[in-house]
This record gives sequence, C-alpha cells and structure tokens, in this order.
Amino acid sequence: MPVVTLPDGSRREFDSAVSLRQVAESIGAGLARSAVAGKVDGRLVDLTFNIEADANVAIITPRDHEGVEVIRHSAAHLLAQAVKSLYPSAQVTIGPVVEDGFYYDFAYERPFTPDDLQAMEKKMEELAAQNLEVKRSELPRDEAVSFFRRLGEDYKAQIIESIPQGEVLSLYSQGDFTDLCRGPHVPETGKLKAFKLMKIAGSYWRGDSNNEMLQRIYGTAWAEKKDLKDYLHRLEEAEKRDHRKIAKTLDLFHLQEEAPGMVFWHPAGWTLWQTVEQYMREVFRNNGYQEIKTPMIVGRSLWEKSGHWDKFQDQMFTTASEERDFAIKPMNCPCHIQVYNQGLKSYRDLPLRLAEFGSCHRNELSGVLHGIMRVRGFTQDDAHIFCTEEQVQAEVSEFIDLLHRVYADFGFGEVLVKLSTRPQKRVGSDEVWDKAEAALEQALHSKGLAYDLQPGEGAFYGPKIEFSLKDCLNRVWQCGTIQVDFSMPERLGAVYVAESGAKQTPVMLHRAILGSMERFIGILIEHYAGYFPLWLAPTQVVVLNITDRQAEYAQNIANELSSKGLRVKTDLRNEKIGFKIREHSMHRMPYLLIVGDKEVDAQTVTLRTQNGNDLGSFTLFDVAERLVDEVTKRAANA
RNA sequence: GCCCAUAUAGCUCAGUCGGUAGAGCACUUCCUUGGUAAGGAAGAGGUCUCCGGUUCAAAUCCGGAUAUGGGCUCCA
Repeated sequence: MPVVTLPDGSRREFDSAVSLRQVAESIGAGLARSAVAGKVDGRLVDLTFNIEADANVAIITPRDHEGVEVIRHSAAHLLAQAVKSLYPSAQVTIGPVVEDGFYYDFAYERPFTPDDLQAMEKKMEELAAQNLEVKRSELPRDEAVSFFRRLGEDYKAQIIESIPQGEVLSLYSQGDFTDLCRGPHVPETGKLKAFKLMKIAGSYWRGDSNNEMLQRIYGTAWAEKKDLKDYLHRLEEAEKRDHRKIAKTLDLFHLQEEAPGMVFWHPAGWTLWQTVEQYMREVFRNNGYQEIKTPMIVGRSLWEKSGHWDKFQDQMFTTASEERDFAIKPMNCPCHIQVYNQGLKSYRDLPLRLAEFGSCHRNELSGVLHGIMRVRGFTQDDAHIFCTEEQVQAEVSEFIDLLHRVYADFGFGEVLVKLSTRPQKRVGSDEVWDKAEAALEQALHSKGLAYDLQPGEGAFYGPKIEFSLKDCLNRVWQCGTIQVDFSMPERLGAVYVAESGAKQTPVMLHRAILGSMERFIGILIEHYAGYFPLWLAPTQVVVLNITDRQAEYAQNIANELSSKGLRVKTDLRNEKIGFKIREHSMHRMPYLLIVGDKEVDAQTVTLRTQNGNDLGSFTLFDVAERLVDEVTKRAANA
C-alpha cells in the first residue's frame, strides 16, 4: 500500500503498486495528458515506472526544464529511428541532450546531404504523427551485446561492452526501432511536437581524433512550437551581433586569404583597440606594473631552454637567418624572465610586476580559426609577477580585485571563477603545490567568491584560476587567468638574493585580464552589437550641417570638441539632413550634433542620441562638458 | 589537422537546361540648399577565389588547391 508524497506535501495512498501514469491520472486528466516523465525519490523515471513502496513523487511535464530535456532526448531517438528507416545500413552510436537541443552520431557509408536532413526531418514528423508507444524493457549486459551484434550495430555493442558485466541495461522500442538507453523517455512519440534538424557535422568516435569520423546531426527540440520559434529568433538575433558582420558595417578590420588568422585593423577598429590598450596601460600604471616590450623573434636556444621547442614546435612559426633557427614568440614569459635576469635582484625588489602588450603568434590548426575570436597572431595584456612564496596570496588577491574592476568598466557584471589544481603529470614537490593551491584558495575565500573546483586541470607547472565573463546573451567567455609557475623561473635561471644572503628562485605568476586583445574586442563588439558606450566608440560624435551656409560653423564646433579630446567627425555633404542622420544612425554613432541657421544665430547646437532622442539645444560649452563627463565616467549607453 | 557546406561588382545577394553575367545599396558626375532614419537623373564598375579536366562552348559539370562558415579535436 504505497503512500505517495507530492511536491506540495500532499499525500495519496494507493491500494497496490501503481504506475506513475496512474498517479498522474489520480491527480487530474490534464496532468496525465501532458506528463512526459516522473521523478521518484529524486530519480527521473518513465511514466510506466511502478511505485511499490512509499515515495516522494513528482510528475514531470514539458513545463519543467527536465521535461524539455526528456523531450530532447526522445527527439534524438526519433531521429535515430527516422535514419534507420530511411538508411537501414546506417549504424547508430550515441544521441545525448545538449544545450537547446540534441545530436545523434551515425556511421554511414556516404556523407549525409542537406537533402537527407530534410528527408529525416520529414520522416520524424511522420513517426511523431503515428504516436508510437515508447516501450521500455531490460536485458542483461551480455544479452544486450549479442542483441545489438545481431542487428549489426557494432558501435552500440562496443558501448555496452564497456559497461561492467552483470549490469542490467534498459532498452527503448518505438515501432520497429530499438535503442539502448538509460532513459527516461516520453510515453509516446506524439509528445514530440516542436523540433528541427539544424546541421550536419563531423565528430570523432568517442571524441578521440585517432578514431574514425562519424556524422553528427544536430537538432533542436522544445515543448511547444512557440518555444521553437523563439529559439530560432534568438539565433537570428545572435547572428546580427556577429563581430565579423558588424566589423564590415563599421569598417573595423578585415582578414584575407594571404594571412589566415591575422587581423588587418582599419582606422575605426584600431581606434577601438587603442582605447582599450590605453585604458589597460593606465590600469597597469595605477597598479604597480611596469610596462616593457620584448622581441617578437627569438633564437631557438631560448625556446630549447624554456622547453617550448620540444613541446610546442608544431605550433610555433619559425624562421632562419645566418644559419640560425628562430621562432616567432608564442608567449611572452621567457622574454620577461630575460628582462628580470638583467641585474641582480634583491628580495627588496619583489614583487616585481612586468607587463607587456605582447604580440604572439601560434600556428593553430586551420579548422579552429574563427573571425578575430580565435586567431594565429594575437596580443595579450600579459604580465608576470615575480615574487616570493609568501607574497603569492596577496598578489592573487589584489589581482582578483583589479580584474573585477576592469570587467565592470567594460560593462560586464557577472564573473565566473574556476580553480584548477595539480594534474597527474607535474613538476615541483607536493609541499610547494600544497602551498600554492592553498594560497589561491584562500585568496578566493577572502573575496567571498564562489568558484568551480577543477581537480587535476592545472598546468604541469602550477595551479591556476580562470575567470570568465558573461555577455548580454548569457554566453560565457573565459578571458582572465592567474597561474602560479614553479618551473620556468628555475629553468631560465631567475634568482633573487634573500634576506639571508642566499640566492633563491622567485615564484612567477602569469596573469592576464582581457586575455587576447583581438578576442576581447570581438567579445565587446558582440556584447554591444556595435553600439559601444561613448568612451569606446571609434567616433563619438558627428557634426551635421543642414545646408552649406553652416559649414564653417559646424567645422568650428568640431574643432572645439576635438580639442577637448573627443573623437569627432563632420558631415558637410550636400545631402538632406534625414539622409545624413539615417546613415550615421546605421553606423551606430553615439551622438549627432545638428546645426542649421537657428543654431548659428543662437550660437548653439542640437544634440541627437543614437536611439533617436532629440535632446534639444545646448551651448557648445554644455555639450562638451556633457560628453567629456560621459567619457570620463565610462558610462554605459542610456 | 578531420567531417560537411560555401566562394559571382566595394557590400548584400539573383543567375533556370552548359550558350562568356544581373539587381539593390555604395561609388563618380550633374540637378537639388532640403530641419531629425533613404530627393532626382545619368555614368562607371566583373580573370564569376585559384589551377587543371570534360565539351564546339563552363560562373554553371568533374578533379585538385586555398580561404571562409558550422562542428570534432586542440588550446603552453
């Protein structure tokens, strides 16, 4: 006689074991109709699950996030069923739920085409319309292996073989299709009402690049048609923010075939870059860093000493001159140690913070390049802090504060933190690792920061903290990092004289806030969709005349504002004012200053904001003050 | 690097069955001096990414290269 406790605390008693579906029916016909799965004592199960003892029970519907995930999972199965029915010789592998959808990996003798994709989607719709019952059954592991071998599903059999012996596995059948799956699934295919196949991609079997490539089909699935429509709309909106597209309209930069993964910055884009760089330079200056500049091309012997020549040679661009090998630097730290090594350092010199806008090149695999987000030539806001072990925690702590201030200035509020600790393969004694990990942890604790612990994910030379920011579409971008390094200072012979007079090796902290300047600017472009806050906008204000008569006055206004440090342009073309306004609005100009005969007579200007607000007339003095103030405050757009 | 797709005017894109290219915007010139998101007219602009092949004939079909896009893998 099971007693079922529902999420609202109410209890229901049943005479005998009941299925979840029956529980749902006992609550209401509507609930039973919409139910897709259930939760028994916290475990997600099918509606056919039998409750034999007292339990906490929840009915899951498409209104629950978990319900949508069940729908996505079942949609993946529906896709597999459709593919098997259209292409019987295709083999199924895995089909998990991912953010906003699902995918399924298949092995097939020829590539799937976009036409195949359409056929699959049509077939899925047919199968959903048939409202096939989804039946769960169980098989012992060994029988499951032979079952799938018989079907010719070798990949599936391999998956099961990697499951320990003696386990009982669940199978799900719908129509003539059966798949191994943990479940749960929707009770019948008619519950799948809003899905769409999105794209075909390649993927390695078991994610290993040594294995054969499978064909992955991505799809999206939702509770309702409306949700699907909203999702597709969101994708369109994200596409409008694409930094590559906006860069074209705003004339910021370009890339071309002769220099894959390297950016050609145009005047407007370089202005944006310089604004970011000058801001960071000020941050360095105000926070105890000294800026340096080191060579881009350095001889092989240094890279051999640092270990890069062995480990990362494939990814370094190399060149030769006078029978010597050189590498274009992939990172700045070896060079920074060379600067540190000039002149004997005392413990009194520590911490020593050396910063560089370091131009680095890495020969990344061609397939990973992506606009300016992932490039081969990039610039880091890099710095290395040379300090004693005792100073690590304080330095990390200060850095964390600094990073948050910088992100806030750029308009990013939410920062996610990850702490990565010692990996299997590492250098340095356990004692030193203990200290370093503790220092990072305590620094995070002292700030009251929540963080994800990633055991074993640290670099071989030391633990690290990684900082990610969230943009306006809630996308997460890892930008900042601080890493403790026990290895390189010693390798490259960095020392300081301690109080005792003995020579000791300093600890080195690698740290960056923006990460790569290119990528960070890409993030800014997408976050703001090109509508930059005034302090970042490549051009901040354009002065427009109504007719030729005001040309000289407009030019004078522009000169005045320019002398106040504002980035100003004039548009004195013989065009109608509406035409000029439209053009500059589309170029996302923060402010337009309009001058006609009225303004000349009154010695004023009319101010118009990006979003079309006419703010009325101002004196030149007032307008300059207003704009300069907005820039100084690094204010967000109204 | 691997899988799939794509490459046409400065930009966004058409181009049917293989018969050597078209629109809109931008650009140039002229008219227009107009008060808050497109005034009018004319003109110029192309090695259809590159290299090969098939064909009387290739932007179009086939092969290769390169780059780009979406994934996979990688990211000191």
